[in-house]
Amino acid sequence: MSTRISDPKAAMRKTPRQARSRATVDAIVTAGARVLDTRGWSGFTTNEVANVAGVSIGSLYQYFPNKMALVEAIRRRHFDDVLAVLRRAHGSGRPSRRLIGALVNDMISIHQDYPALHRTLLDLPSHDKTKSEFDTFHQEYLREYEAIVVAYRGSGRGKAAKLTAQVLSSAIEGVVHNAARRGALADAKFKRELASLVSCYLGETPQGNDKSTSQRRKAMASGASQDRI
Amino acid sequence: MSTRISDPKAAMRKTPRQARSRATVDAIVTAGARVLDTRGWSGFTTNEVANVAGVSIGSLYQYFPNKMALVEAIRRRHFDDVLAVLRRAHGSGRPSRRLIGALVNDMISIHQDYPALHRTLLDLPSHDKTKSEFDTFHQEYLREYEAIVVAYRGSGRGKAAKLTAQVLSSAIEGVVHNAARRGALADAKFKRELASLVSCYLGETPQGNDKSTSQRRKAMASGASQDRI
Amino acid sequence: MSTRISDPKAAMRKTPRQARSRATVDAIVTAGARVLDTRGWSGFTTNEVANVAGVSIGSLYQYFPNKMALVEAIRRRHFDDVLAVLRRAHGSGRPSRRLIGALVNDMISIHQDYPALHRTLLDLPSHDKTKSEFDTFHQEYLREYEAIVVAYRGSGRGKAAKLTAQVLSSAIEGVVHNAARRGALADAKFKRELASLVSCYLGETPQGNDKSTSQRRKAMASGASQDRI
Amino acid sequence: MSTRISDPKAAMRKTPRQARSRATVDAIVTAGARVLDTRGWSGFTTNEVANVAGVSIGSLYQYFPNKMALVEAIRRRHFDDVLAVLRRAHGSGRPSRRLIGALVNDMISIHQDYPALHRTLLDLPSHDKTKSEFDTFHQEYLREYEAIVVAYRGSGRGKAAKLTAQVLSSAIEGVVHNAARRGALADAKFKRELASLVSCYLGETPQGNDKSTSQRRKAMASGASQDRI
DNA sequence: AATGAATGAGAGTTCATTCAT
DNA sequence: TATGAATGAACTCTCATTCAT
Repeated sequence: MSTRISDPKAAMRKTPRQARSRATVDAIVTAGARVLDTRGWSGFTTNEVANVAGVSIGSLYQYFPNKMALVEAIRRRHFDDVLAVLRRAHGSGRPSRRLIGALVNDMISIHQDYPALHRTLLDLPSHDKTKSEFDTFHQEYLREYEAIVVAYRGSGRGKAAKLTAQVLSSAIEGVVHNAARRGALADAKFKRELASLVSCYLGETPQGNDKSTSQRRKAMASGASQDRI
Repeated sequence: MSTRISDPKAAMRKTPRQARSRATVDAIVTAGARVLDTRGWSGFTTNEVANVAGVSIGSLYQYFPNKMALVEAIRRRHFDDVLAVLRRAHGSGRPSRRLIGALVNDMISIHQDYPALHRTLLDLPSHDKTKSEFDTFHQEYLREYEAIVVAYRGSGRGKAAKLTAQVLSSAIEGVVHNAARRGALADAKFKRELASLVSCYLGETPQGNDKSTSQRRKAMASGASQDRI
Repeated sequence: MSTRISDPKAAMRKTPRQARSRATVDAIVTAGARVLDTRGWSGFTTNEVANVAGVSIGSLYQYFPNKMALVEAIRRRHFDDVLAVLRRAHGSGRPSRRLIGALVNDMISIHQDYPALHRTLLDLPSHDKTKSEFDTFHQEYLREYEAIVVAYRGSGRGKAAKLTAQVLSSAIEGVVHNAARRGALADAKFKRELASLVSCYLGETPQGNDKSTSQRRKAMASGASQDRI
Repeated sequence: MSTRISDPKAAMRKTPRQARSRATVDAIVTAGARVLDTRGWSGFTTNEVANVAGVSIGSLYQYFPNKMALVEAIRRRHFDDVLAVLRRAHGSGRPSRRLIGALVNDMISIHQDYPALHRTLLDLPSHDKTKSEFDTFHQEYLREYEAIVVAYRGSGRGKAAKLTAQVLSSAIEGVVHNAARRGALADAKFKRELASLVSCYLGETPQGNDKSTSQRRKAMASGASQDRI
């Protein structure tokens, strides 16, 4: 008679007050990220996470009402990191030629610690609340990419920039995730190649009108693809 | 060029000699692909597959010794389709400008029927035998992409073509899978944008020497991105 | 990721087709009644029920989507028996003097097999669907008691009969359940005493108007309380 | 007549010497009664009781060695209240006709505060020590009822009075608990009906010999059932 | 060959109880 | 003394797999 349908709204069952419990929560989330990264969804069991975190299963459930809530915490933390990288990439008026190298470098370094985590999180079986939270993240994510596109290209024109951001972000994701799978993230040649893809794509405009063409020429002439990375 | 990935007999408990048996096996694999596509790993249960296939769970196990063998069959069939598309893309001396449009079109159409299947299959928790099978497929897959790169670019120089193939294939995967997630595969603007990414990337060489630059200029001038797609 | 909130609407997950499975379902429900009777809610675990039934826990869940559904099945079966007894008690124009003895006898014999079951079922933690089902049963239960009151007293007057039925049924329940707890159900003196309580109560009308008073006198003169039981 | 059920020190880990401690213990027991009443056994968890009591779980276990001890304390307090009511009912030479009204009124008012508590406590899964304690209470409880029976009927004859007390007490319990479940405790018509049941039953003797019949007649004539309540 | 009933290891989750602070 | 973080046995439920029919 004790099965209770847990309330997924409560992201955390209990707010950790003491230093010890904050450390425990942190250990659990970190362990969760590790397990999700290395073992995937099928190996991501609450007992395994607790084991890796070095705490009891009871402690895990003292802070997370259910498995989903833990996943949310992992996701939130990871996505916050990703957004921070993107913000840094186009922030503070960096000369555009450095922008791509920085972006590529940062995206790669995010994946160094948990190579498969991002990809795995994208495959999360959709849950109502999860979905909307993810959408919120994803909109922000695209907005950041759009800002990068605009910062690089100059005056981005509305929809074009959105579409470009969509394609650019997913292309980078695809390439980085694939390299992560192969353990090739640290390879310098790989980095250069990815940067080359990005700079080439950003140097071109989809509709190919005069202005953009000249822009593109300029970008090439200025050697965007030869940016130090 | 037409390496058969693996011998299906190996993974099958029983070789279907009669037409009815072959039909049953086919129904099971098709149902499995559907379930994997729509429900993901968490919804992919042998009983559900049997249900969708309209056969009993006992029959499923008469042809597949375990769940993994079924997954392998699904994977083999799907990857064979993918390789067929790639072969078609660079085969029969097509003029290079059409090549990209065809490739993009075909990659998209592969994902129309089972939008999430390919991506899900990439997330297979690595299994010993599975892994080597997958590597075999992946090598072939990359070889095909390499052939496309060479066909488009002209004289591909060894490693550069390999690396380009790697990046190109994973970028396309990333973009297509992302569009599949959003249900945007059929969008014409999306197709154009992806083609634009590919042609831009293939029109440029990583090291940026004279030849490639001029090549790129030519490609642009000839309007590669305006290829009919 | 596999936690699914089961649908309590589905009383049974699977309709047993073969004779074997019908026997299994029956064994499970019987075992459940036994466990609930002897161990109460706190000892009523699905594994224990499966053990007592001599089947695996998996078999239990093949037929009952969750614990509640099993409880419902137990309840339905038990309450059907109770209603059958009540119907028998006032059916087929039995002379009213026999009625009470029969009622008491039957109510007691219902509790012989599972002395604590009825009482335990009354304490079921209320569940939405369960509640309405229970109400349905309880209305029918009261209707039967009302019919008995009317059959005994002659013309029952609306609300009075309802209230009398309510009090009578709960008094009998209380007495029988208490005796069951003490293991005194089989005691002949106890039976007589309960019959005495019932006949005394039914022999009297709450408002005490002329007609009912004379009726009561007649009932006493005819020796209702001396009915053989 | 005033048997103290058990020594509270025995079940308590620590005797509360100071006022604060006594207040804490009291708060815990009160909270426990409330939780048991409103949530039943399944909702009766030590953490919840501590929450409702406004103390930490650690404090609860400082005064009660385990859950059972807390239950015992709740039971002891509740049953002491019940016995007090019964004592009041037959004490101080009240005229017999008032006796029943007082008894019914008091039994109902006990259940007003915690409608389901008494019934829930009766369903306690039997524990060794608990059982004997309960028996002690129950003997006292029956003695009180017996005293009431004797006080009402005049000369009670040994066993008959015991049996009558048994049946009377359990009938009242059944009726009151049922009304409590339906939230009908405050209904005046219900009170009258219950009083009617009690007075009718007490106005009659179990064996139904000549004497008792005449006794019964007299009771009716004197209008026991029309006692003011 | 085909069916589907049966199995049981293992996953998610709860809660009585302990113990460091 | 009081707190609440931590523990882990036990419970509900799932699903890959077997086997009698």
